[in-house]
Amino acid sequence: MGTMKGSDLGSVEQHVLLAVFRLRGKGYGVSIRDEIAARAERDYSLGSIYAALERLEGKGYLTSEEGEPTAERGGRRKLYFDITAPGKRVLQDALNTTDKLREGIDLGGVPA
Amino acid sequence: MGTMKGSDLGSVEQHVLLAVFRLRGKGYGVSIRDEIAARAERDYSLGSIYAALERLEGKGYLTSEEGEPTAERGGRRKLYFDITAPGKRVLQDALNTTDKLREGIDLGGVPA
DNA sequence: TCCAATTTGTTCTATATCCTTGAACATATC
DNA sequence: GATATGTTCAAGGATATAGAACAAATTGGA
Repeated sequence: MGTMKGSDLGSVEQHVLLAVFRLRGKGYGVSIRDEIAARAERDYSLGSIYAALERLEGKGYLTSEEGEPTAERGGRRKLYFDITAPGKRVLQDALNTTDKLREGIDLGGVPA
Repeated sequence: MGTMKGSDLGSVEQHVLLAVFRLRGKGYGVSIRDEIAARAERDYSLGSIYAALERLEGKGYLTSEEGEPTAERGGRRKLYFDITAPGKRVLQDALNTTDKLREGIDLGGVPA
């Protein structure tokens, strides 16, 4: 992107931020993937999720923290993510941009 | 993207589709850029706009048609774009995916 | 006890697509 | 030719993708 405006989010990034926000501290790679799948029927591979998480943390929009091992069977520790104040701001902005462009239009579409 | 699901839109693509829809046949490179800037205060370079238009037309989400020269001063002919039925569908889908993830959440934010 | 099998989760690799700017080019009027 | 308007090109960086590789935790049987 050469020199991006500096405060833009890709569509996966928006979805990941929304899921992290929703999960309020309980979000980690797998649960984020599942949350998006359950709510929006959109299936991302884990590779996509983790890549986005890494970028978002790098930009300061997320923080991460290792969890304790659970007594559930086996498996590696989870890496929990949380959204930061700048993260909320940039997400709000991105959603708002689209909202403004949608204002007052009707795409048609069959009523459910 | 390797093998993408096949029906996904980048964030610029969503904005461009929305602007084209709004302009109802009167949308061309420059007016699309201006529409987005005016409505959403989001400034895209023309290169970004044209690149997205080209991709979207390639996927069958847009059609284009050359306009007649206007008697306005000078300048090249405009290339008018219109959204197709599949374009509307995929746009609807993309917006819907985000909507579902937003459902019921409050990002805070200072009231205007 | 210990270690192989199993489970759960993250990281890495390679590649494709998307996005970006600025310059170049084209075409129309004056 | 000068100027105005609009589109196309070129090159590179950012984002997205799938799947394999790797890591770490629990369980159960020899």
